[in-house]
Amino acid sequence: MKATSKTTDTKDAARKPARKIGEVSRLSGIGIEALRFYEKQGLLGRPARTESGYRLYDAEVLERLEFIKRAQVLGFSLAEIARIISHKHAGQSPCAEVRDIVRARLQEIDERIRQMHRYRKELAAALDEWEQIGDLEGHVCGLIESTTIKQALPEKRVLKRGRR
Amino acid sequence: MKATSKTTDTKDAARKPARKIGEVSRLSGIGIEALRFYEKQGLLGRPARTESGYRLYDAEVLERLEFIKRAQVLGFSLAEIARIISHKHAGQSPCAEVRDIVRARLQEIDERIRQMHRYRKELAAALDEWEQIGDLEGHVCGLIESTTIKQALPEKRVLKRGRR
DNA sequence: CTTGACTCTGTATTCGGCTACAGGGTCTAT
DNA sequence: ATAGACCCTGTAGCCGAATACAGAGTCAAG
Repeated sequence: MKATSKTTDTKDAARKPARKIGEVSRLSGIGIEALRFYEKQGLLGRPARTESGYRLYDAEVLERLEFIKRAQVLGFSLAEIARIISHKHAGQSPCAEVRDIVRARLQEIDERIRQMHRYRKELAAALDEWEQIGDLEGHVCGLIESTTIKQALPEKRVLKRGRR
Repeated sequence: MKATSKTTDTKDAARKPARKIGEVSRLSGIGIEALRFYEKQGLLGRPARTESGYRLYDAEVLERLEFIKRAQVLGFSLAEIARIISHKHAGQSPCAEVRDIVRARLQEIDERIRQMHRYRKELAAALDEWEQIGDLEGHVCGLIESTTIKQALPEKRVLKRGRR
């Protein structure tokens, strides 16, 4: 992957080259529109601008974007990430809050994992059983109808698949 | 809340009483609008109607709705559920297809669980470590920045929390 | 000096799974 | 005969996280 920075190849190194949005997009793998969107959502602050209004990002933005991506992967919403970042920028450490969020998230994850294990077990068991008995007449599908999954619909659609 | 069914109280029992949408909604816990929405999505077929156009559901609809709920919990999208149901109604057993879907879903779930375990472990480790070293100057938050979570962003937002 | 790549703002659209509302018609108890 | 509860259709909106597009301005190379 590592898109070697062609544009700013010269004698950069520790020069913190100001990058335009397209380059940042390429380097980060985040679409241009998404970058502007993040800015609107308060995730990126307002970058410097050229006279003509082009955004100029410094090198840090890439770290910031990595931060955002990681936080997303960890299950933070953009709003939460924005909150964390803005706390930081209000001068105070957001860490206490982050810690709280993280602890809550840990519990959620645990619960989620537990649920998924149940789903997985029940789904597998149902598939198994159902493969043995074959089709039942008059049922849409024994597989689903016969499952003992009742579990009071935990939170409705916890599984939520990613786009496929 | 519990609006005791006044309408069909008489001497029902095993009479398979035709139910109007409101009652079905109450009995199933699914909103009226959602029921009509499901119908539009092909999940419920077209129910009988009174002369004046009111939907009249038979008792089966409740099973059907349970089926739908369960399938949703198992991670099926409404579109998939609709497909399953319509295959059934096209005369053929949808089971082969369901089985395939289920098998694929099982693998997805496994992968998802694996991911979540990684997340969980890394998140916990980071929290731990970070609680020991405290705040780092110049960082938004060590917690997230210092995590070793790189894992190539599996599928983007797999965690997706339920509505909170 | 023109072409083409890039950028700007602002608005609209997508996806899934609903929920809400407007503006009617119907049914039943009083 | 009328209030009020119910039902109808059809359309619009919501959430989150983008993506797409229109119409305009900018910039560097040929």
